[in-house]
Amino acid sequence: MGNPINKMPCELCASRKHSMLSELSDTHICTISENKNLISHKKGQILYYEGTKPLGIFCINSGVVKVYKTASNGKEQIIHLAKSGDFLGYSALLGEENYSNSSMIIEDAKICFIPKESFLNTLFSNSSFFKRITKELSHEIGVMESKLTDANQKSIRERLAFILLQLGNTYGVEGGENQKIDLILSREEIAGMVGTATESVIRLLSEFKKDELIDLEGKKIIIKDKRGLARLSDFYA
Amino acid sequence: MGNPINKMPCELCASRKHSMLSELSDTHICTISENKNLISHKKGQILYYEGTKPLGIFCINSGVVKVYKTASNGKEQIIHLAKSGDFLGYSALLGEENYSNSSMIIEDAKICFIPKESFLNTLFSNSSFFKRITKELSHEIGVMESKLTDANQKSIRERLAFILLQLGNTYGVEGGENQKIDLILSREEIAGMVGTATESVIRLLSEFKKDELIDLEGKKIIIKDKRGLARLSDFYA
DNA sequence: TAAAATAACTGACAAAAATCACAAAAAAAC
DNA sequence: GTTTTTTTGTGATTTTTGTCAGTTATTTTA
Repeated sequence: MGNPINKMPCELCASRKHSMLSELSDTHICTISENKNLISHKKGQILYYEGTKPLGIFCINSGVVKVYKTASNGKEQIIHLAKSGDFLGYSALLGEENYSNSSMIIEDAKICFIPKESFLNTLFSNSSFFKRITKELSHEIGVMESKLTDANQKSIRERLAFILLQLGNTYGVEGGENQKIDLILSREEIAGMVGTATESVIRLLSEFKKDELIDLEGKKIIIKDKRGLARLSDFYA
Repeated sequence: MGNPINKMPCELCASRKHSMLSELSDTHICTISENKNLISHKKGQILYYEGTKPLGIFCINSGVVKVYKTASNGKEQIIHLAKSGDFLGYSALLGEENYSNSSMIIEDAKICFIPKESFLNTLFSNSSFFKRITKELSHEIGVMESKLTDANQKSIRERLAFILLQLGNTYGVEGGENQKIDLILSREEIAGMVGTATESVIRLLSEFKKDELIDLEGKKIIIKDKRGLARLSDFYA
């Protein structure tokens, strides 16, 4: 999978600030810190497979991970992308179920593994942390409801425009009028996010380029007209 | 909205057995029981609207409720149907957000309203109940991931076949070889579950009937060939 | 119970999106 | 640095699904 690097304590971890660990007291964070294991992962490596038993949770220090399900037609449905500060696998752990999805590194990553016991002990002995996690789970459900509604009610063009905007918000680097999505995704992966065929993504991207909404720089996408994409992404925008 | 009927205690409620309250001790259930309010609702009534602030949770004693979002194209996306023993609105409460969806009675119902304070107090003072709720939230996320994957990767025909099977499992009444879905849904509502146009549902239902997979008895649907529907609902089934 | 309103259904057509086949470009492997 | 493999891109075609327009059936209301 990858190699352990060091034991940089959570207390000093930069990605903690914007993670769910931010509200955890120093006393509690030590329990987690002492038991975690930081591992370096290369692009393409699998973090865990759908259907297997979770043994702990993952906390992303750096890099990007795609979380996906393999559909019955063999295609990959990307549920979401996880980045620095995000946790992975806690819902399977708390639901006492096997993983409902798989996850793969798509940008070289450093990820801490926190064993089940340390995580659950901390959780159950610290009600504000427990509430924080519950809040996150609840929020996630609302997000999924929106995704489901969009998937069922919007066209591929609308969905692609929307996803480009989202990628811009999360991975965008501003440059003058433009915003460069600083993340390498294959056309097939974008198709897996939108839920369409790769060819459709390719065609629509070149249509967006022709309409001066975006620019293509190698594999990276530059957003030139946010407002235009927003208009395209939603009937009433 | 509806009229308070009585104060039948949760301890004696039949729907408690298969609800998340099943694991709650009698001491704790009394706090909830004393503060709840059982209200009778007629078909068509709204329980709560998307975007409004949750003031408590709903526990369904009898009847059926549709939980839905209104998409940007004006169509209604049904997220799920809730029945006896199901809770509604806890994820908005625990996420400290406004309702992410609306809900409407589709079969006359008796529903208890448990005020925010009683629910949260019970939850935070009873860790096994808290764990139970968390488990449910986590499970729900996995369900939503599957729905999203299906929505994006399956055809309308596959999705409709699948939903008929699910409705059969939940609302089915066995009768000889057949299973009657004992729930009145309009074609438009079925379309809202599948995520398609009403006309497409009508056409596919009559196709399924022609293929002897189902029968139509007024508004009710009778499943004649589960295996056939299962084969149709999934590429590898 | 008759009139009005709503829902179910049908056909014709248009639009959206998938599939197939293949060429060009880029990346990876040797 | 050349070969191989993978990814990207394009055109033609088919399939799927949505829309529109209209009829029939069923509920609801007065």
